[in-house]
Amino acid sequence: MTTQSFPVTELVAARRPTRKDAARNYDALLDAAREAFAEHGAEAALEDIARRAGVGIGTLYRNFPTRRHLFETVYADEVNALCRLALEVADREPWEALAVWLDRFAGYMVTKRAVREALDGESEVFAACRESMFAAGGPLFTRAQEAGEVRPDMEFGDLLRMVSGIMATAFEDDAQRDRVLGIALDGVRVRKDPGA
Amino acid sequence: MTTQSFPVTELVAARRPTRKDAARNYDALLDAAREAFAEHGAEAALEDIARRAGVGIGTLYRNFPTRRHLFETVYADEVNALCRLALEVADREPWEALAVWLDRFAGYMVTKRAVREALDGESEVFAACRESMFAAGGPLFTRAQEAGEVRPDMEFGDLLRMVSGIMATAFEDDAQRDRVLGIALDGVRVRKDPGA
DNA sequence: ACTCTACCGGAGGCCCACCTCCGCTTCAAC
DNA sequence: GTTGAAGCGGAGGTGGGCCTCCGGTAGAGT
Repeated sequence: MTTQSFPVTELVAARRPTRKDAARNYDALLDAAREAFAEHGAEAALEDIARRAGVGIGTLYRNFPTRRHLFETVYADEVNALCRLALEVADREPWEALAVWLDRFAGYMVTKRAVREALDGESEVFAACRESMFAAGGPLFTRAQEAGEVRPDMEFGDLLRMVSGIMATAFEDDAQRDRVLGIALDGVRVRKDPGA
Repeated sequence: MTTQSFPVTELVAARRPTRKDAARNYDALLDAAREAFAEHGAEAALEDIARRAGVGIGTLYRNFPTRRHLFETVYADEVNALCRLALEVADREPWEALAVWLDRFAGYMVTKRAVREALDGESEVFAACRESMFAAGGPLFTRAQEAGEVRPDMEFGDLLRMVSGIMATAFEDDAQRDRVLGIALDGVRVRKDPGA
């Protein structure tokens, strides 16, 4: 199970160059893009990203011919990390495993909102990411549901959208964000009889 | 109470021109802007908005010197409608009144997301809108909370952000959106003892 | 009907981000 | 060390949205 692979796996890093300087630039660009997208949203200027990465604009375009390529690569990278996490938490208690995974999922969503939005729907990489996310997190959800911890009239997709919606919103502070997320998750859990 | 006024009231419509043709253009621009923002987000081209409204770009700039003016006016308009609704539902059952109001609130948020985002924080009109929203919806919330329908460890601001976050997300269909919103609101309500 | 004033429209200049292109540089294989 | 292929970078052309400005037009008061 530790060697399970997800649809995203092959799509990402496939084009990372092999020459040393080129690989370094590629990584620097990806980091700069992640940062810029988190900061300025999807309209971050590509020239600024190149500048942050300390490379010329030409190098950016060679690695990522279009803005979309950059989005997709940044996004797929994150999804990959989420998939790995899902495997790591698989042996914990049903609800706890799901909660830990969701927590990390929520964290990613904060900064990735812009990228997600820009990709929405029209990208096959995005579709693969979606698939991977379901392959990775779905089992955690199903297990929690079968253990009677999650209300039966809910689907995994519902949960992901609920969490990402809440995380995408601007809150006064992290405490409020956590509070709201917690309240919403209370709606997700099965209501145990107080007497039990 | 029916004549209660909210902070937004004076800000909006204050600059609507009096001459007949000018007023017509003003309204057409506002409608076009609402539509364009809902469709293309905050970066909708101003020239396109003018075109939709059937007026010249000069007319747009005369009425709304900056993009921000347009945002603010469109947004304040919606908030106004929400304030009016709050007064109308005030005599229903506590939870029902809140739920009806939230439902409308949610509807507005779907299309107003982009505008909200663009204004966030840095605008005094936005602050006034916020204030009005609290003045209008807050009492509904407090009443439901005092009636024991809403969990006590929650604030009105938490609820607004929760709902707007969920509504801002893209769902597969309206049914899924409603389902998720319903689940989240289940977390908001007090858990009644099953025996009661 | 007449005037005068407020308002209209869009041509055109400005600016900024996008993207291409090519002479120079660096890597790595031999 | 040599060499050629892969990679680098940024100058500059292009496109499109932003906003100003002013000659023409249409409402409102008399």
